[in-house]
Amino acid sequence: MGATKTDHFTNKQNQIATIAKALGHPARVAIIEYLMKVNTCICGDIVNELPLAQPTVSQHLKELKNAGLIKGSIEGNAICYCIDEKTLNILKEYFAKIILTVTNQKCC
Amino acid sequence: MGATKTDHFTNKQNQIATIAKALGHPARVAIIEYLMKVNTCICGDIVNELPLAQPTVSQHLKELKNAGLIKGSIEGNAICYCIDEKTLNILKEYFAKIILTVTNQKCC
DNA sequence: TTTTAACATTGCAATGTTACGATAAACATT
DNA sequence: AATGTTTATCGTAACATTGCAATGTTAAAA
Repeated sequence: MGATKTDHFTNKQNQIATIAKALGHPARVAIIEYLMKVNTCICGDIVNELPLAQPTVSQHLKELKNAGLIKGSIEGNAICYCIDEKTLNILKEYFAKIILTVTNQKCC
Repeated sequence: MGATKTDHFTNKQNQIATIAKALGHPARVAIIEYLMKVNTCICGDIVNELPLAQPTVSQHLKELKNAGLIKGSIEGNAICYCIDEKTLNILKEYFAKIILTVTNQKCC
C-alpha cells in the first residue's frame, strides 16, 4: 500500500507524527539549525547554506511550513523565515511527559 | 531520486532526523504511548492494541528498535518491549536548546 | 520596460515506506 | 510428537518521498 492509516489513530498521535515526520530529514534539521544560528529571521540565503538545489530546498521549506515548524513572511523580493517555537514546544512537552512517566517505571 | 543525501549533513543532524523519522508515523507514536501507559514493559499484546495486521506492527516495532527508541528482550515465548528513554531524551534536549535560543531572539 | 534576483511550481526518475498475505521460526502446551 | 501461540521474514502491490532540470511568478533594479 504505502498510505498511512491516519484515521485509525487519535488526533494527538497524528499531530505528533506529522511534526516529527517533518523533522525526519537531515536537510530540514539543518534548516532549523541554520535559522537558530543566525539569531534572527533570515531573508533569502537559505539555499546557499545547503548542499541541495534550489527547488529541493524550496520543497523542504514548504514541508516545514506545513508542519507549523517555521513561519514565512514576504519581505519585498525575498522571503523571511523564522522558527515557530510553539510547534517545537508541543513535541518537547510531549517527550518530557513520556520520559517522566517511563523513568519512574520498574522495568526490564 | 528518492534517496536522502545523508553524507552532506552532520552526524548530529542525521541522528536527530533518524530518531524523528521513527516517530513520524502515528502507529509508532501509538506504540510508544501504549508502552508508556501500561506502566511496565509489556510482553506480547501490542498487536491487539493496534488497528494493523501483525506483520505491519512487527515492522513498526523493528523501526523503533533500530532508532533506539525501544528495547526488546526475549521472554520465553513472547518478547518484552519497553521504551528507551535515553533516546527520547536526546530529542527533548535538542529541542529544548533550540526553543531557548529562539525565544530570546528579536524576530518577525 | 527590460533585466535581474529570489522563490515557487511542474514534471519526472529513482528510491523509500506502508500494509498485508503467506510462510517460517521458536517456544509452550497438550 | 502434534498442536497452538507469538513474533519475524519474505514477497509484493500501492503509494510517498527525494532530488533536480525546466519553467513560472513576483518584485526590485537598471
